[in-house]
Amino acid sequence: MSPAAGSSRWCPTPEQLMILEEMYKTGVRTPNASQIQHITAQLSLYGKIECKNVFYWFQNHKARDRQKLRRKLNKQLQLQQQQEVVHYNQQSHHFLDSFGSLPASSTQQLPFYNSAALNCSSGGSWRCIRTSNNLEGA
Amino acid sequence: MSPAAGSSRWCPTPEQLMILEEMYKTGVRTPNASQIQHITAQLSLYGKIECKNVFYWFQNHKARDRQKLRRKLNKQLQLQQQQEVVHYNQQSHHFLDSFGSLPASSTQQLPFYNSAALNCSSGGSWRCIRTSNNLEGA
DNA sequence: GCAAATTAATGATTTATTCAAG
DNA sequence: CTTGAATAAATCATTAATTTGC
Repeated sequence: MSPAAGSSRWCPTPEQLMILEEMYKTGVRTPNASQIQHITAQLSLYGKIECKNVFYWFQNHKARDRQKLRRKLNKQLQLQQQQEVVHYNQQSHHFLDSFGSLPASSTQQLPFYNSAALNCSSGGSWRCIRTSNNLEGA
Repeated sequence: MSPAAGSSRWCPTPEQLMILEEMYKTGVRTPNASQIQHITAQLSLYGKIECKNVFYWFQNHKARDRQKLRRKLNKQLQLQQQQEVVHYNQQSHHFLDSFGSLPASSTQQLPFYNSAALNCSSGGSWRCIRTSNNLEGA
């Protein structure tokens, strides 16, 4: 659409986006009509917006959230399987076991992420080919 | 730690920092294990570094970025709330209150909602009263 | 100018939350 | 309802900036 005549579809301002995400994070998923009206009123202080935009935003966000998670889970399952094959010639099985080599804080349980990745050092013999940070394969 | 024995924590070289920020600027946020390995390999050309350093750097950078934005937004919200007029005459008050009355998500949601709500425009005379989502207490 | 003292940044850990599978 | 996996939020801890008194 012609630039001077306003866009054909709603484009959230950063403030609007943050507020929406904040609401989403605190548990709002499918606001009812009344809630949508309140939210729209609040967001309208930061830019042009209509109730249907709010309604659709929550619909889409919820859906895409789930989608993203599903894909991520699949990816990581595949990755983990690959890596297990790659450097499994020694040590215990299950990559989560190899945690003993992180900074020895006595009461430490596995805190974060894939320890196989965290424990890789720059001196090590990494041989990763093909980066192509093309996530979202599946 | 003893002076000759190396520092207790990673300190990024200017080159490493530049590369990391460049990646962040182009959209890298939570690299997976494989990506972290690639990045670490690349950065190790400029100084000692481990995968966990890369992992932490993105975690922290992303979090503090959000934090900064959130603080800015809160200032604006507080300003807005000072000027806000309490409306109070009809229907539910805090939009979060009416959670109890949300349509049970068990089955199908109303697919296209209340047309009155969808058609409401931001030009209307809606007024929100304080939601007091204490975002980021400052 | 220069360190000791103080404050700001930021690396590293811990804790809480989230989603979905069982 | 419980639990596994991932990660965002909150927090701790150390290094860098800076302020300060000499």
